[in-house]
Amino acid sequence: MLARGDELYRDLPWRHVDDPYAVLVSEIMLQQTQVARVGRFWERFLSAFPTVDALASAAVPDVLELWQGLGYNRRALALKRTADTCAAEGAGRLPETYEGMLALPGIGPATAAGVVAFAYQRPAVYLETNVRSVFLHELFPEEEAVSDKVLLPLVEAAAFHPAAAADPRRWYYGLLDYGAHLKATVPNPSRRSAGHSRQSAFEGSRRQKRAWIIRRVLAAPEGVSRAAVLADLNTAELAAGRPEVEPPLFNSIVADLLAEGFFREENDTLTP
DNA sequence: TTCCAGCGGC
DNA sequence: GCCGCCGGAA
Repeated sequence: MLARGDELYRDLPWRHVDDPYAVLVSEIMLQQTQVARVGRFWERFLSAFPTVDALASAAVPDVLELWQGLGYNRRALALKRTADTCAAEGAGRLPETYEGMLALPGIGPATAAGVVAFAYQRPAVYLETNVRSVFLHELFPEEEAVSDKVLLPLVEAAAFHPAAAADPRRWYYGLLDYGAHLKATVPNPSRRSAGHSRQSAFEGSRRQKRAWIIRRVLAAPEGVSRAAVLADLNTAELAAGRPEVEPPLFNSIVADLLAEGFFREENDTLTP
């Protein structure tokens, strides 16, 4: 496996750093986002916000602005909140343990394990789509609907085996690169994961409107009225050949965005 | 069309 | 457990 990993090695920019913050930013950006898209976003983001303290000191709209085009805007808010917490309570340093990382917003089991393995160079159970593909392909070539409950102990046993634990970074680089290679050569093994499900269409979806509204408000630093946002949204919807958005749906989306902290409202004006 | 170094809320 | 979340490359 290690030899196969070396053979398929991908020289990605975040593989040249061991700063936990820089690694965390890469892990967050790579959540459900393909490697090819992340590269330039990662470099731009770290240039603008090179440290936890820099990100904590930044304004939310500036962070969201740099995130546009990457997708899943929630991740940017969660990352910002994680930086705020670590700046205030951790002297600008991320937690050093898996459990500590897991307690922070936007950081789940995979991301916490990724930071532990790639930044701290300690063994961790890092089960994400490429690792899942490798285990399904190698150990369950015929089975359908294999659950992570079955895979987790296997990944754990492998990761904590001395051969892997001696160099967790190299071990997981190999798994990731082999998994990525598999997807280019055989039908996606992860389709045989029990949790695998197809995503709903983006075109015309609620989340497409969400993203549009976020961009519209970000473009109005001085604020913009709800009515103006709705009118502009409907102009865009009609231009795209879609029906107008009814006010209840629009208000529901705006309520979500306000609650999640994407922008604020002052007497009917939405302000980033 | 399919998928992507997942997470959080329910 | 199930669903919503973003956007574009292939």
